[in-house]
Amino acid sequence: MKIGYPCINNSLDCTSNRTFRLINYSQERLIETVYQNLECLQKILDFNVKNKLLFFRIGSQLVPFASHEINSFDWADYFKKEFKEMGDYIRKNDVRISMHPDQFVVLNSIRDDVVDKSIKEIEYHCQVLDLMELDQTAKVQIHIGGVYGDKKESMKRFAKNYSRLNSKIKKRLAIENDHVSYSLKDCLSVHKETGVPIIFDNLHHQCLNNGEPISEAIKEANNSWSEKDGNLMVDYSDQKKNQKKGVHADTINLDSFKTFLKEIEGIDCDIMLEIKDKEKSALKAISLINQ
DNA sequence: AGTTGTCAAGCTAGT
DNA sequence: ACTAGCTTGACAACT
Repeated sequence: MKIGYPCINNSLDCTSNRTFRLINYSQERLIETVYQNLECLQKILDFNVKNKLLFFRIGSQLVPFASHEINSFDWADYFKKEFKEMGDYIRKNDVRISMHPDQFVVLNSIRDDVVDKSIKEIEYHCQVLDLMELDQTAKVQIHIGGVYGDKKESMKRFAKNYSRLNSKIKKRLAIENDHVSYSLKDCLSVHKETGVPIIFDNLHHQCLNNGEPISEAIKEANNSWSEKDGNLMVDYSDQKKNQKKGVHADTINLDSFKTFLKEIEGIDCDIMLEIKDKEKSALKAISLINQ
């Protein structure tokens, strides 16, 4: 089991999500920013390896405006060597990587332009992982998308649009249960249709479920992962106390986490801690596991 | 140096 | 009709 955290390390004095305003776009600015982001990503990975945190989500801003129409620069070719070396480091140290395009990526949108832009953005995420020469255990996770007043039809649209993606992209994708629209059960139904593996999010499941206890839910999610996809990925968070449903906690509650680990006993999965204080909680969790 | 409004993109629920 | 929330964080223009 690997433990990780998403995108940001607050113990280091750098970010791998540096960006700039569209209005200030220039090729020079892009190159400079990507260099800085890659440099910081290396520092974060060093920190993680040193602390045995072998799961990490790379932020979507690694290459700002990568899929935007303003960007005609062949960044993939320009940074080929840097990405390859980063990938070598990742593979050498047995680090698991995921990426999570943001909320604007909606593969099942009723608007064609949104679907087109979503596919471009997904392709960018996949390209990063491809340039790093990571196998298909490195995942790009998305949600099923919008409901538009007809969930069944919207799930069908997801499956249809998914089926039209090229196989290289399909191999990278995973879907995650969300907290308002698509439950684990819905994801399972889309999985049945498409074969796409399911990332299990415990907090979303807490907000939206069909009565399955965690122990059962995790088994069902786990069954959606093939050998080639690697271990089941789990997004873990605690509910922030006295806040509305779905708000992430500031720091990990180790008692709750212990209980969770008990409930998923026997399932070999990698856990991403989506908690506000990022690596601090991850360090607490890893020391709990290693003790 | 610190503060604050704004940022490429979408959708849902709550007001 | 409008806003918060979603990984909200980082930029940039202002005090």
